[in-house]
Amino acid sequence: MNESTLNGQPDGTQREQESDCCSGSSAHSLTESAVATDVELLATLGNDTRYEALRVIAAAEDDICVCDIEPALGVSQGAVSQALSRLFSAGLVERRKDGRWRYYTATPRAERLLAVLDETRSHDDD
Amino acid sequence: MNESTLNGQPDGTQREQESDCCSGSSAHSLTESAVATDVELLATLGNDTRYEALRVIAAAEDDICVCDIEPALGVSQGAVSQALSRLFSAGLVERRKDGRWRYYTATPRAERLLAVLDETRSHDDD
DNA sequence: CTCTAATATTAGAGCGCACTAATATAAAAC
DNA sequence: GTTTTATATTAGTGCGCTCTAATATTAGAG
Repeated sequence: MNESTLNGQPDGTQREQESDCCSGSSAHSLTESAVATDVELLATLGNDTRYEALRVIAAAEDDICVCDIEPALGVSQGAVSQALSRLFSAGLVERRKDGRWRYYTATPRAERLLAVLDETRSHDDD
Repeated sequence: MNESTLNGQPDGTQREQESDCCSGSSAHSLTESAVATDVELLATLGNDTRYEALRVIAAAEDDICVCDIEPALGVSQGAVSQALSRLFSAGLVERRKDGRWRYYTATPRAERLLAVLDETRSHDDD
């Protein structure tokens, strides 16, 4: 492994290492659970089916029924159900039951994320 | 069922295009390449090593050398190099070469994404 | 040139993900 | 009650991801 001392700094820019406070080695100020939550959210959206599902949900004015999400995704019914379930677990959608139907909406967190993706997209290739 | 524009039943592969362009079946207004770019970005960040690497880079005031990123990640040198390479491909970091060293910075897109994650995080479990 | 340090690249292994198909549950219709 | 519709769950499979270890490249030092 790499256990050698880390001081091969070039020109003037040397960085001081602070005395470690916590057992962890992280160089930022996020808790482990916050990191885990973020990574799970990002991994959830890093999949075509789930990303498209969230886009469809967020594009609907009101909440939207699963039966209206399915046709847009091109995968089996079971796969759609799994996708929606994981979006829910990640905190990206809310759901409500009404008779035989389930209605989904995007959470504020999901909407803000999608908005930033849209606002920061490079216009080179679209 | 819902508003008019969606065809109701999953009984066939009949999908008529509207008078628009783009042979897609998506219910939103993003190009395929925009979706692919977003999903690749999200999948890239949906991994502990790469997420932590980006956090370390974004937390540095100036650009930061690989040798200063490595100790925080707890994986082999090769794995760090692969992680940084993929962050670069996804448009989340810029890099600059200086002698034997590589310096990384977070792109504006990366910084805005991290900011939204921070701003929208629920404080229930941290 | 040779040696060493910093980073990149490659091959290979293990394991986890995302799908399909089948089955189960739930609620309304009959 | 039975049937039908909407969604969820489970089992199983194949493939892709992420890591380590080893090697290659690049650049400076001596």
